Amino acid sequence: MTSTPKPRYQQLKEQIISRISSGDLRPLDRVPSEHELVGSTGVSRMTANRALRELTDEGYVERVAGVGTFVADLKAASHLLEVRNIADEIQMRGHDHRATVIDLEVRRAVPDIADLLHVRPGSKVNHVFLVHFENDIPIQVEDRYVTANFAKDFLTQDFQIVTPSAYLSMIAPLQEAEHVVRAKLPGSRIRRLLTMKAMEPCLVVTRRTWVNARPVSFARLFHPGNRFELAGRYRPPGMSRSDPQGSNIVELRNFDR
Amino acid sequence: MTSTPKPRYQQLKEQIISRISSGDLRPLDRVPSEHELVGSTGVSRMTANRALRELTDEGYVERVAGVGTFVADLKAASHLLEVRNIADEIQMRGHDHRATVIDLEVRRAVPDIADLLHVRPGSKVNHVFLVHFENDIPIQVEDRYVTANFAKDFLTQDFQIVTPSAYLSMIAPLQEAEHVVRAKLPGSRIRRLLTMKAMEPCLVVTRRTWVNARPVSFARLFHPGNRFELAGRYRPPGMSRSDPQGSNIVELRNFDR
DNA sequence: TGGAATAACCTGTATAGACAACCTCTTGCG
DNA sequence: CGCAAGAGGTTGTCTATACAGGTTATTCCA
Repeated sequence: MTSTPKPRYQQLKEQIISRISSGDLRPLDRVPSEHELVGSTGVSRMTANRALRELTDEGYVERVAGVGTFVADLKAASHLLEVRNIADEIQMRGHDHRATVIDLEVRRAVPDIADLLHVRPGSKVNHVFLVHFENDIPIQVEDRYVTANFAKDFLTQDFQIVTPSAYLSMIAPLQEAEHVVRAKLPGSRIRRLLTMKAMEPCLVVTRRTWVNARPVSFARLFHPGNRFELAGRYRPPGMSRSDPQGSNIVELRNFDR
Repeated sequence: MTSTPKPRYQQLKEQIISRISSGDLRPLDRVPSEHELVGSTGVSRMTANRALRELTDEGYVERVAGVGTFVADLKAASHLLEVRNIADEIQMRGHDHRATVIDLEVRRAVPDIADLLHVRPGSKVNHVFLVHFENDIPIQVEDRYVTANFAKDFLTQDFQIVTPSAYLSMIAPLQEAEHVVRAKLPGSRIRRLLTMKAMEPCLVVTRRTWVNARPVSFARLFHPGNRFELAGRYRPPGMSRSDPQGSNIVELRNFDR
């Protein structure tokens, strides 16, 4: 009962997107050229061009004139609303990142967590609890749950080296994300781990990520409120031709002092 | 010394964008049709189509097959990273919004404010200080500065009815925005205005908005941390053809309790 | 051997023409 | 008068073709 069939450029786009999210095409892999798409699918080159151009605008692929089209690097796809990986943020500031894993184990999901991850209460989920340091100063406590069937080798990872966020991005591209930011007084354990003074509030970021329309991870990130802020810029697209929408970033930054 | 001239579809886009931001074309106004653009600028219809289509993707215009192209309503353009107008948020929840203006006057800009608004220290700026209520419960304290030359009739506005944010959107479409979110213990004045308990943290949103590449307004928005959260969703574009990027919203919401 | 010309691809842009679907207003028929 | 048919304008898509400009590898000449 499809009234009108989807346009061909759209079919082409979805076909390529599905090859990317299935892992058939991996980051930096070559995507069929316009000419190859003309040959393999029978569309005209303008139609293939439109499909690839829109995929470029949407951040799925990158194109280089004279060279070809390539699946975008995941780093570039960790975009827009995605709060960046804390280790990357710190390195970008030229500082040292270090992490201490306090807990790494399989747990039975309590009802709240089970609900958030769409699993049955009491089923097994991976859990990691760690502290991130910037130049040896604690700046983030990460309390994360990951569905068991998504990350089978979770417990053998060394999260002191590769952050959980980076690890998750490696095994599959994250496709959806939800964030909630709150201001909250920390409990005594969090406060001690972040070496905060009494009565100092935390900026708490709760993040849930999806792969293939299923939630795979839920994390609570605690930051000392006197040193951290969440900053976002927005510039409308279309004015400059370069910088398609790249400057709309939300970053968690350390304002020191 | 322009090496290669800008592509014609891009020139067309910028020409239309400038007509929108100059106020020549107002929201819901009709934009020249593809055929008219062919006649007036000499490009082919495909080129005009590309310009208008990209302006649609970027939220500047809306197109209806068989009818025409129209400048997008500001509400739709208040987008993505833009935290929505608090009055709209409250109405969307089906609650009553009310505001009490505590201060409305011209001030001399102290150095910090002058720097943020790119004006000389000591020059005149408009200032408004008010409390927003949701069903008679105070939920936001707004402390806002607006450059004097941007809003000349600022002091005669009734901000109990039209919020400062809505007023600013009316006299000119905002073109750039910057947000910073912090967790902070409120001072005693803010705490009393929001009827918060002692030692309850605030979620503080600092927002700066630009028109024509100049900052025109700077606002500090205080929310009780025990009732408010900032929520964001992200879904990648390109999968469904509808919902181009409309579901990537950041909203300030009341989680009650 | 070194280096320049060349061929073979690739993307980026632009055009002209075509057909379909949609909307609105007018026209004309019953 | 009411309603159906039609005309004309508008967006949406698709094709075939063309030229410009960038990149890479090969070929060929000095």
